Amino acid sequence: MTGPEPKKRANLRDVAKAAGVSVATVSRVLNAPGTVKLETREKVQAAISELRFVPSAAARAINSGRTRFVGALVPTLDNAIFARFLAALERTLGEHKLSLVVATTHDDPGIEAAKAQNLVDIGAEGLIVSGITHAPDLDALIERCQLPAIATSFYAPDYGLPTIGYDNAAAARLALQHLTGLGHRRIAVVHGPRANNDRTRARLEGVLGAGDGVSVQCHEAVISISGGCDAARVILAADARVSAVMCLSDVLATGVLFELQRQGIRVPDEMSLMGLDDLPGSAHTAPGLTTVHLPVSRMGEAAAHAIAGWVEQRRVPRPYLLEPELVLRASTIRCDASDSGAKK
Amino acid sequence: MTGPEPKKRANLRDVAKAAGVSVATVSRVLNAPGTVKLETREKVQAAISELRFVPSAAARAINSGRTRFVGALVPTLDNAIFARFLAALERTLGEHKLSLVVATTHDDPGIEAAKAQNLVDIGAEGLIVSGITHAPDLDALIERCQLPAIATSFYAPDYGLPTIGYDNAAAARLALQHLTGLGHRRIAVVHGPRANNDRTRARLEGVLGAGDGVSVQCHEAVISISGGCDAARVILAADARVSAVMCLSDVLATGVLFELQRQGIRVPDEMSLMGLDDLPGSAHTAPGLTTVHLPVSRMGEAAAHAIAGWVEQRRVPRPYLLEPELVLRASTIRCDASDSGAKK
DNA sequence: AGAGTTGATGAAACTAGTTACATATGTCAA
DNA sequence: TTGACATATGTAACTAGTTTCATCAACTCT
Repeated sequence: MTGPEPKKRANLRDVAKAAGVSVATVSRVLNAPGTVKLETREKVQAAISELRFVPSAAARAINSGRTRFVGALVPTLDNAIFARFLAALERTLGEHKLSLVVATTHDDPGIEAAKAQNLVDIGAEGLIVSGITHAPDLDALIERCQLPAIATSFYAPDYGLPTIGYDNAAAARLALQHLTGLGHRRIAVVHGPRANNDRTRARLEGVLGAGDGVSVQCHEAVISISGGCDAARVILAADARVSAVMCLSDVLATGVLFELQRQGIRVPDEMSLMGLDDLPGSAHTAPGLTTVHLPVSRMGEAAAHAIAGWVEQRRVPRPYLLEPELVLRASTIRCDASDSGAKK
Repeated sequence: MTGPEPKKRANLRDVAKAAGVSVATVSRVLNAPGTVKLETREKVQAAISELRFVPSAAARAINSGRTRFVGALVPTLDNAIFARFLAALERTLGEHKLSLVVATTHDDPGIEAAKAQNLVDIGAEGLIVSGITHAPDLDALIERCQLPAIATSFYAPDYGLPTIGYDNAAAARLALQHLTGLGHRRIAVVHGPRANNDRTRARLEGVLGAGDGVSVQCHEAVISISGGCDAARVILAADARVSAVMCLSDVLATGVLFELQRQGIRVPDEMSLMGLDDLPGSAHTAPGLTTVHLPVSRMGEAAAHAIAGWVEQRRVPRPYLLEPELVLRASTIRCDASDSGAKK
C-alpha cells in the first residue's frame, strides 16, 4: 500500500497482470470464453470483478472499425409522424444490433449539415436524412466519408442517395381527387412552411396541378395544432364559399377540426376536412378524419434494413417506393354542386 | 503502379507520408492549425484532400476518453410527452456538444437493462432513464461502470441516482383536488398500465389517498387515443352517476374527449374531463382541456445540463424537483352537489 | 518411439490517433 | 559572439483493445 491511490479505470493490461496471464488471454475470456481453460477463465473473471474492469468501447471500435450506431436527422420530434418513423427505425435497427442517434434539424439545411458533421465526428456508421434538399456541405461530407446515407420521406429514384419514401405529390393528389370526386370546387389547402421543405413543396405541386374548375387557395401555417387553429380562422374569415379544407398534414387537420368545433361549424355537414399522414389519433377524432395514410412505420423498417445492409455487407440499397393510401373516415361528405360551399 | 489497389481508408500515417511530414504535424494541422507553418499546412491539406482522409472517431475517442454522446432510455416515442422531453434534451445536449442516442424500453425493465448495456457497449458517457424502478442488471451496470446516470420523470431525493422530475402523486392530487373542489364526488380515473411503471403508480397513490366522501373508480387503459376511447365507453356503461373523468395522461384524456363527443355527451356540461401532462394540443381541443402541466421541456433541459456537468466536470448533480401546475381550461365545470353526476 | 494433432497460452504486432519531449532553426539582445 | 527564447517539426511513447503467430504440453496414431 505504498503507491498513491491510482483511481484510474483498469484496462486489459491491469487485468492481465492481476490475473497473472497475458493480455491475449484476457481478451479471449471476453470474446471467446470457450477457448480458455475453465481454471484460467475463473482467475481472469475474478480479476475483472476485483478491478471493476469495463472494456473501452472506443478501443474495440478502433479494431473492428465498427461503432454500431447510425445517425438520423429529422426536422423535429414534435410531430408524431417523425416520432413514429423513429420508433420503427430504432426498433428495426435493434434487430441488426445497431443503435440510433437522433438529431433534429428544424428544417434548416445549415443545422442539418452541422449536426451531420457531428454525427460523423462521434463515429456514426451511416446516416438517415429526411427529404432530398440539403446543404452542399452535407453532400460533400457524405461523399468525402464514403458514408452510407439514405434519404427518406421522399421517393426520387434518380437522386444521388438511395431514397426510401413515397411520392408526396401523388399523396396530395390522392387527397385532392377524393375531395373533387365528392364535388368540392372551392377548397382551402393548409400546408406547412415551404422553406427548405421539399416534402411540403412536392405535396403542393400535387395539389396545384390538378385543378380544372376547381379553386384552390393555399394557406401556410406552422405545423402544430395551434397552427391549424390559426389557419382555420383565416380560412373562415376569407371565403365563406369554401366547402372543404384539405390539410397537407394530419396535425394541421386536427387543429382545423378543433377550431371548427369551437366555432360550432359541423364537420362534415358544413365543412369537409381532409388530412394527410394518418396519425394514430386521427381515427378517433369526432368525426374520424379522412386522410391519406403514409406508411411511416414501414418506411422506418425499410430504412433500418437498408442502412444495416449497407454498413454491414456494403450492399447499397435500391430506391424504394411506398404507396400512400386513401383512408376514408367521416370528415368528408359529398358537396352539392349547385350549392358549392354555401353554409346551409 | 505495381501495388494492388489498396482501397483501404487512408490514415494519419498515409497522409504524413504523402505530405512528406511526420504524423505529429498532420495531427497538428487537424487540431491546432495555428502552430503549423502555412506552407506545411497547405501541403498536408492537399494530401488530406488527395487521399480523402477522414479521421477516425474511435481513435480520437481512445485518446480523449470522450465519445461525446449520452444515451436516453424512454418507454416509448409514441407519446408526445416523451417526444417533447427528448426534443428539449437533444437541443440542450447540443449546447454542450453532446449527442443523444435514443433507446425505447416499452416499460420492460429487462429490455431497459439490455439496451442500457448496448449503450455502454457503444460508448455512451452517461445515461438518462425514466423513473426509479429498474432491473438489478441496470443498477449493477451503472455501479460497475461508474456511469453517470440520471433518473427523470420522478422526484425521489433519496434514490440511488440523482432524480430530476416532479412529484407524480402531488400532480395527480392537484388534479383531483381541482375536481373535488368543483364539487365532483363520483369520479372515474383512467390511467395507463401500472405494471413496471412507477410514475403511473405514484399518480394513482396521489388519487387514492385523497377521497373523503369522494368515490373514485379506476380504469386501466393502454396509453393511446384509442385506449382513452375504450375507457370512456367502459365508464359510460358502468356508472351513469359519474360526473367527472380524470385521466392520468393527456393522451388518454384526448381519447376520452373524442369518445364523449362521438356519443354526443357535452364536455363540460354533462361531464367534466381532466388530463395530466399538458400536451401542446391540449390547449386547442374543443373544449380546451383542463390539465396539470408537467414541465417536461424544462426537465429535458435540466437533465441535459446535469448529465453534461457530470460527464465533463465530474459534478454529480443534486436531485431537482420541478413543480407541476394546474392549467384551467374549459373541460371542467362545477358540479351541483345535489345532482352529483346525474345527466341533466 | 517418433510423428502428427489438438488445446492453451503468451509475445509482439497490429488498429489510428494524440502528445511529451527532443531537436533544429531563426531572431534578438547583451 | 553567445546565450535566451520562440517557432516549427520530428521521434517515439503513449491510449486500449484485437489478432497473428509461435510455443509448449498433452494426447493420438502408426
